[in-house]
Amino acid sequence: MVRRKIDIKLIANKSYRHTTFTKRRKGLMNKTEEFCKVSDSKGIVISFSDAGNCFCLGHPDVGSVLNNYLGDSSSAIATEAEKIIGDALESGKWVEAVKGLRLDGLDRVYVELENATRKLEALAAAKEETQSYGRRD
Amino acid sequence: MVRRKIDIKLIANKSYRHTTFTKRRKGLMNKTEEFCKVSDSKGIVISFSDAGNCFCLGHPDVGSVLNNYLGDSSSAIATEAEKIIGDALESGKWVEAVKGLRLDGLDRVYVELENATRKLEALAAAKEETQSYGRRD
DNA sequence: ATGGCTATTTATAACTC
DNA sequence: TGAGTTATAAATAGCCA
Repeated sequence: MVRRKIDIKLIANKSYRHTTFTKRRKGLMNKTEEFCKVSDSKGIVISFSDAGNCFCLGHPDVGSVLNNYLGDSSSAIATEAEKIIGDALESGKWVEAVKGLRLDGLDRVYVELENATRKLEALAAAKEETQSYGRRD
Repeated sequence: MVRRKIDIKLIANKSYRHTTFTKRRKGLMNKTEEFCKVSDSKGIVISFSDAGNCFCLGHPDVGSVLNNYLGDSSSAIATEAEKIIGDALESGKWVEAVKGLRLDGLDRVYVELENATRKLEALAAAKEETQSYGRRD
């Protein structure tokens, strides 16, 4: 964009690419902060370099904005989840239903919870058989 | 920044502020996309207007980058959660431990799961007493 | 509210050390 | 490598239709 205009395409030279990444990243972060300040808005930028390094900036801060964003989904999830869990405690299939919710990123957590559920059920079944399952505290 | 430089502070006039919000937002989104393309990186911008409207852009797309970001935490959470859940199935206090993990945004989900756990425990306790709790399928 | 239109300010590609 | 310089391109504040 300056001494000479460049095409907006992958910069082949790796070291030049990294320089550009660093420079433009700074510019983007500054611009984001300015943008938020002048317009009384909230915002975040998250960037992963080609090497997978993560850089981020948020106004007023990353966590609150991200929670805001996730919150829209989370509160919906929470509402749905409550219903699903309530229903599913009888039907026994809440995990599958919950996994159909919006935030794919939570799947790994749900997988763990599914495992946990199975273990709980297994324990409950074992308890039912043996009557020897003690209290947890 | 142009016909006249402006201070980077809240623009008092509401309609001018909104105009600036719209213009700068477009600029930020474009710049983000260019930035990602030239540097072979992944990125997202999420913006909430003063009115709370949400605008976002991601390269290659919002979901994958956000999952990437959450994934770093999620996979750590998954690993920790597996251990915690494994241990806690005996100790019975996994929810508290899980809630200490990094992603505050997930708290609402955990709250639901905590509720679910309580219900499961209540049901298990009831079953223990009555022996009448049937299988779930 | 939009959608241009400049006059300027910013951002930055190429360069240098 | 990074850090700084500078000539240009891009973004945009203030206007106007």
